[in-house]
Amino acid sequence: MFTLKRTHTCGALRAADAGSTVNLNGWVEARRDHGGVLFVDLRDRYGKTQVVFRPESGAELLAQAQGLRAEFVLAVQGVVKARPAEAVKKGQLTGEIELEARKIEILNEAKVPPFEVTDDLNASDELRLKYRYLDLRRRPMQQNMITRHRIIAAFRESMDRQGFLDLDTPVLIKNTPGGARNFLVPSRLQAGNFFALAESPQIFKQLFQVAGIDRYFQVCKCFRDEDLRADRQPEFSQFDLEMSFVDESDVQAAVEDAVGNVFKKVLGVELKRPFPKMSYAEAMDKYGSDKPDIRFGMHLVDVSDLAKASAFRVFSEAVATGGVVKGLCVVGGGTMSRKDIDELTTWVKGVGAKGLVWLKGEGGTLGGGSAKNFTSAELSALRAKLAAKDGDLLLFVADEKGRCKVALGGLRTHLGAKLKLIKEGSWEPFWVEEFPMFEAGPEGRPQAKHHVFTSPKAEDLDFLEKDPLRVRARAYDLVLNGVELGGGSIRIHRKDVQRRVLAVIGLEESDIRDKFGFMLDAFDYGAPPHGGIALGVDRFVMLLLGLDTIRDVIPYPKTQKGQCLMQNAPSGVIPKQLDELHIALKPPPPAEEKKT
RNA sequence: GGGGGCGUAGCUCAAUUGGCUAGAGCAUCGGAUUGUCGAUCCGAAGGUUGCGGGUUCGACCCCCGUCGCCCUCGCCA
Repeated sequence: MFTLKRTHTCGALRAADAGSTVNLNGWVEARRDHGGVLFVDLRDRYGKTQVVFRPESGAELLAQAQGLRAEFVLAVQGVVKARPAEAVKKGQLTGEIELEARKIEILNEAKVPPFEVTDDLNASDELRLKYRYLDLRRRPMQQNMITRHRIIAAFRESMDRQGFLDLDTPVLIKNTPGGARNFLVPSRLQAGNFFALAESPQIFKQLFQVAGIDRYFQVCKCFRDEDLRADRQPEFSQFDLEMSFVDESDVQAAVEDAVGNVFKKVLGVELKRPFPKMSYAEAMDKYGSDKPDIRFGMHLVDVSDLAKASAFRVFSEAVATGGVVKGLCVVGGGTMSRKDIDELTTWVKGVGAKGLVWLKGEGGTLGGGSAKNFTSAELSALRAKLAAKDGDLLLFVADEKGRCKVALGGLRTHLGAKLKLIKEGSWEPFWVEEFPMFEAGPEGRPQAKHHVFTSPKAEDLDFLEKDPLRVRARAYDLVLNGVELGGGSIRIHRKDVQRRVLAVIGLEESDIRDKFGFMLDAFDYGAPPHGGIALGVDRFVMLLLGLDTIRDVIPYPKTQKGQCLMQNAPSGVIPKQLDELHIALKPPPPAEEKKT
């Protein structure tokens, strides 16, 4: 029976409502039984209201109330009363009133939940994911979902105002090589053939441009069958957009408007526009990262020149074998103990570096750690180069270029957090530009760093075949607080250039025909110059909420092994289903149906 | 595929160097309680220490394997 439909939500009632008879619906958050009088906190998405049961309202009602338990679903009819002055609960919107119950309906009982549905996190990830609907019932998670909605709404609002059309694109698409591993979907009607789940709407949004849909956007799901991280899920959401007759500045301006609108509407923050720009080379040199957190300094300094001539073989050999030596100066880090530094060493070894060389600023020069391996002239030079003062700590990594970047760049981020160097509440979005078009692949063959439709810079076109690694791309990443929010580029719109790029990465003519033929055909029919970008919705929400994992902003996320603990997916299928698809499982490891 | 962390009551955690009946808080159940809001007070129940094997007089603790969750390198155009 459900007759007491709510007239108000549990966050709506105020002192001005005193005297009126209302109905509330919600979940029992807590029951406090004082023998005579009994209190129940009733919760819904909008708030929490205290319901009071009094003996004067009848023994039957009080007995009913005594039977209530946490998470029962309840409908209450009662009279709104101003609380006695000493019982007013400050800091709660409904704290000045309470609902004096006259009648209740227990809409549903609830088992004792596997964890308490409270604001404080009191359960493991595993349990939260298994009972996600209970986790989502917690107020902080509801706030996350509400913020997620508001961010998406503000983005859409800006896009609509700027004349972008919200159009969807297929999820079931052709399997194409390169980039992220695709999830495959077998086709029953075309037995033996497979769809791929779209890793992005890339090709379709470009073809929209050929079609004359000169401003497209979408909030879409993307699928990538790669290993997970705190900020990576196998299915995730993107703000995706593409525009025609534009260059980099037009796309960036459109994005800045949308991102600016989100900050304004959701946080009340006005971002300074246009966003600053940084070259990829500078990001790598100064920060050891293509998505640096620029809220604190501690820049990386290359000391390879000094290291090369040093008698300290850790340094000189690294350079001799083609590597680099870089260092950073931790201001005031001289107070760190040997144990602290050992922990840092363990940390860099964990990301593949051989070790950490450290020195401390003292007595106008450098001492401690590896000081005995250097001449006093070298120590002075290092001190000067890193602008170190007494009381500072210098850390160096000597290694192959890539590993040095990962280790020292990572160490910088690690220290930034550990030493609390980051200004909280500051938002400094900026663009990273001038990415290399290609990077060296496994066998030295170039592969696209962004994607194969990215336009090379016009002035670098001549190097496409001669020296591909030198070619810079018309690509740009939006970086905020050390997180890559998204990336995009101006695309190739001419077939001849597209063909050359595909050839550089080693696609045979027949492959090109098979994989991208329709794309090249489309370019024969009048493709306008165009470009676009995609931003990670989940990362965006995570950042604005100050969280460090996107799992808390995705309603139903997967575990690090890509499973849904609630559904227990993926799971095996029955032979008939495989038969229809003409699929046979290879013998040894058949998919096992997990116990539920 | 590699490195690391964690796994003990329903939940969150503790348990000295390998040594007594594996404890606490919360939750649960029973009782008391007329102004609480993390109510309080009294009492009770609750355990194959993830699982399997090994070492040992003796294992929550050590070793090997395995499963699960998390962080990370590779990977993710």
